[in-house]
Amino acid sequence: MKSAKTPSTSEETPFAPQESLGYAIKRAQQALRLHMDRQLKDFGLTAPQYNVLCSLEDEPGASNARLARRAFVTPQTMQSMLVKLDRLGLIERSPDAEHGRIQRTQLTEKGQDVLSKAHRSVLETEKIAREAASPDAAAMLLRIADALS
Amino acid sequence: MKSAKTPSTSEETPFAPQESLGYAIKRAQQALRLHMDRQLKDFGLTAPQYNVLCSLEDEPGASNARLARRAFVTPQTMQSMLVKLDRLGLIERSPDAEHGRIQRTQLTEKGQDVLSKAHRSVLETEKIAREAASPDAAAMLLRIADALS
DNA sequence: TATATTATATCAGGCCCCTGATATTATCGC
DNA sequence: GCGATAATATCAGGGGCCTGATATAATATA
Repeated sequence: MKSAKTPSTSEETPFAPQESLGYAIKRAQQALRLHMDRQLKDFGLTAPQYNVLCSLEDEPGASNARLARRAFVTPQTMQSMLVKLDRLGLIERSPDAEHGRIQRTQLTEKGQDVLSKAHRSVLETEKIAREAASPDAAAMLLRIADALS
Repeated sequence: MKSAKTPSTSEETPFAPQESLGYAIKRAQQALRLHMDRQLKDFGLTAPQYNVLCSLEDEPGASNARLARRAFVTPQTMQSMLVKLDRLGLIERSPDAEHGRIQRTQLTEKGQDVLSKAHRSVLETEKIAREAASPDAAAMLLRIADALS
């Protein structure tokens, strides 16, 4: 609760975001995204696009809804990303044979190629982050995410 | 670094973002923002807007460039937020008396009022996050941000 | 069978973040 | 004083995230 923090006058700094945990999380995420974007720039990929391609590598033929759940974003968000990746020629989408509504998504040759090259660059970002983090950092962050959900 | 994870075939999961530290950071940040947005919804504020108002409370008369640096975003990003907050009547902007180019920004009465009410709600989010975090979490996250900058 | 519910895909619009570009003003070096 | 540099503000456009709304297909239920 952080009471009585150098109360020079009685009403200063009711809440200082600059010192909060939320602020630190935001800073870390922003630095991570920017670093990852720099690593991926040569491949013409953004960090979220890279993550979608990873999901498709792990689960070929996944639907829009499935990919959205995996990435913890809305189907609408994933939809726009898939349209973009389709236009870039990295994925291809085709209606499911049995279920009339589902659009199956797969990596193209080009998508697989780009992704395999991107993996190495992204590992660099992960390595730097891990060296600055405590061993239980990832688990703790997922605990925070869970508590706030 | 996580070698040999049930290698059914020799080339599976070259890099699994779902298990990475980067993924955990992203998850935590997203959960935090969504929770904060829910807490702020009644006041018609978003989390980034709330943070800008906090900066202005701490530093009345700050310029666009100054606010951008404080929030670690580009001046263009801050510009669009200030335009929005101005239209909402929460801030007011006026040219500096001496420096012809600088636009000084201040909270309006309404802005101060909304902000003071919002503080309490946001503390709830911070409290939940802190209870799920380790004591050195914030410091460690800023270390990660620094390493990736 | 007919209806209601659920799941999927997708359009529209808004906010936040970025890069790139431009115009204006301050300041520094000559 | 004058030109280069830097700082500030701002326009334009794209990406990723959201909510709200709509259409269609699959499934559960009365």
